[in-house]
Amino acid sequence: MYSSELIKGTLKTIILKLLSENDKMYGYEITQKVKELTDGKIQLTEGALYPTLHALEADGILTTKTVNVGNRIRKYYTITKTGKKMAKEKVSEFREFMNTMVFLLDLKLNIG
Amino acid sequence: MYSSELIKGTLKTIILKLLSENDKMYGYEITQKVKELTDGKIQLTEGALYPTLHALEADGILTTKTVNVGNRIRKYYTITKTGKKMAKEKVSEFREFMNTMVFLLDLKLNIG
DNA sequence: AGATATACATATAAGTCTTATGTATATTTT
DNA sequence: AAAATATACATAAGACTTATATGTATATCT
Repeated sequence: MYSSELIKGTLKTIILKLLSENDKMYGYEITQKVKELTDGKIQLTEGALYPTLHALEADGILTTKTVNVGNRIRKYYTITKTGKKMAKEKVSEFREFMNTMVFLLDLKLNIG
Repeated sequence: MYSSELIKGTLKTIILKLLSENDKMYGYEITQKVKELTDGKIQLTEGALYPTLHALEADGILTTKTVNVGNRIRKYYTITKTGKKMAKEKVSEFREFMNTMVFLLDLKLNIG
């Protein structure tokens, strides 16, 4: 698990990227997917996730659809057209930021 | 200039890395060096820089030496042995974090 | 003379995230 | 059968970090 200060600021980018690649996802699913894809190194907390999802919905970046699964509620989030554009911008900005940091910190990454 | 939320959490890492490579630096010098090295894409604000430098000093990560240059004060910061160790850890953690994010966001970076 | 650069610093507010708490059902383990 | 864990939503209070604004003062450039 990475220190929280490192992950700060990447939450929106991660959410938007995931929802760009999946038609619809619900909150809990997002936390599990991120945990799985990062081998548990990034674990989103509910206290951070839900307010962010709500804010993105309020801004028209995401839309929701509530479904009953058994007796439980599940709230699916889908990214809008505007949201997809935003996702691309966010990911792109992060890529440039990393290039800058790689240079600044003189890093050698294990990627091709 | 990158959005502030992106840069959040990298301030300490940047400061420690710079001071690991330079015997001594003063606050203003750090802001200028970062601005220069990143082509103005990362500009440290004083409101963030000085409190952080003071905190690092209080924690024994940095030591200071105040010098008079003409009629002006200049406060040099030097990294301690403990600080150098911390710098290595921070940079290393950031490297691993970036590898994780590259995978998670499916990025292609422009580095060899 | 005025603007910009150098050089320190702090205070208030804004923003984001953590921790803790709450509700409720489903499944697995003991 | 009871207890623990997983699923699934959500919010509130506090902590932490950073931005913005402000303050002081000298040096240099136009």
